[in-house]
Amino acid sequence: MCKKDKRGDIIKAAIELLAEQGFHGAPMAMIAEKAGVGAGTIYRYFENRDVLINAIYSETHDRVHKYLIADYPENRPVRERFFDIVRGFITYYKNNPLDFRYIEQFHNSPYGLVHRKEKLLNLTGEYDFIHTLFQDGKEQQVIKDVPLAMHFNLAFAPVVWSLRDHHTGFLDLNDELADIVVHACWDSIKM
Amino acid sequence: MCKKDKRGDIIKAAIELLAEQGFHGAPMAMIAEKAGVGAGTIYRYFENRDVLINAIYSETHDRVHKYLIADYPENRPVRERFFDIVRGFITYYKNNPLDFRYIEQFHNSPYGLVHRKEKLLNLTGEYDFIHTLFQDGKEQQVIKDVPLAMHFNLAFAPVVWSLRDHHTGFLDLNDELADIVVHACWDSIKM
DNA sequence: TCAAGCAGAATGAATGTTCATTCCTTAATT
DNA sequence: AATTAAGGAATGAACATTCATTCTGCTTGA
Repeated sequence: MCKKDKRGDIIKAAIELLAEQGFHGAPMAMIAEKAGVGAGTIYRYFENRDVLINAIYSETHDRVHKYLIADYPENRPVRERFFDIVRGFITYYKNNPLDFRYIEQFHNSPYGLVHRKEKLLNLTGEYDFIHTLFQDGKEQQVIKDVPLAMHFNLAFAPVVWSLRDHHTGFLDLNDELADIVVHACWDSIKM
Repeated sequence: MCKKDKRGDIIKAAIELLAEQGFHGAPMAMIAEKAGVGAGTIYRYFENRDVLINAIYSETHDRVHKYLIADYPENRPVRERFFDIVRGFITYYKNNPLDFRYIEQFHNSPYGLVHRKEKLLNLTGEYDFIHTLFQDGKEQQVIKDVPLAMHFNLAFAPVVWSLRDHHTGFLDLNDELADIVVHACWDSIKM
């Protein structure tokens, strides 16, 4: 009867609107309406718009991270780990269009720049399994000796673009095609 | 003495501000000020903000196109043409940061979606040398038999991401590294 | 009865666009 | 040559709108 989780309602409404309309196409009033909540109520749970947007990013990012880390073959060879991660990445984002579009919006906005910097330089100091993967690969000389950022680009750029095309309907990223991308990406970073 | 080319001044100011501040960080008043022009004057040359933004895109796009088409080895093998285009792409955008950032902004905005659709489906019907290149490659079985969009992604996504990192300072895309990217991209589309 | 939660109207800042007015160049007239 | 008139270009203050945020008073549950 009595709705308890207003914060959750707000997040859910916000992610849908922000993912679909873009960060500048979803005013607070619209989010409030979709959440079935007064405009002022949002501010009881989030200090301001920026905080809301960053909170959604955090939650979304955590979901992907949890998904990828589950059953991650941490002690297997680099190649196998690479395929596991990229395949998982594709699977998750094919099944969660909203998450994908939200993260894309975020990364292509001023918010994203700061975040990318922290990530690449690994400023947070937290254990990053992708970071580690590329490091291991370089040490074992199974992947090219290029900067980390370049590995990210070679490995993930085509995947992200393909997912974008998949969700906008320009491309049907079926299993067969997905496998082609993953292999192509591996071929482009391997020794 | 006598400034003649107000339209040019406006475009120049606009591209600088829009590329650097993003589409939402450069109000018309700011563009007008930077152009040394009254706010209303902009509307003598461009019907509204959208028209201005699209006009800049067109002009920018034309510049790249002209650069790439010059000395394009149209009748050479697919591989050679591919290297010519991608190398040219990198060279041009390394030397023209504003153009690069503007185009990126544009493609990651609602304006970009429409444009991408037209481009991929080749709705305009105009001769597109990249389109043709991939077509030829497929027919001659020197590159994989995958949808056109996928070729775009495999070939250009890592390049574009690397250029972005280069311009934000995350990566030094020197000649050596550029060559690695180009080769990696070719490896990922070739048979 | 009271306190906390809440809705939605009110507010004020930001910004795209308009338009009445001014300025400038050129052509016509004396 | 000097003066005037006309037409278009330019201006920037004013306007209308949008939108994040705040405020006020109502509701609800204890």
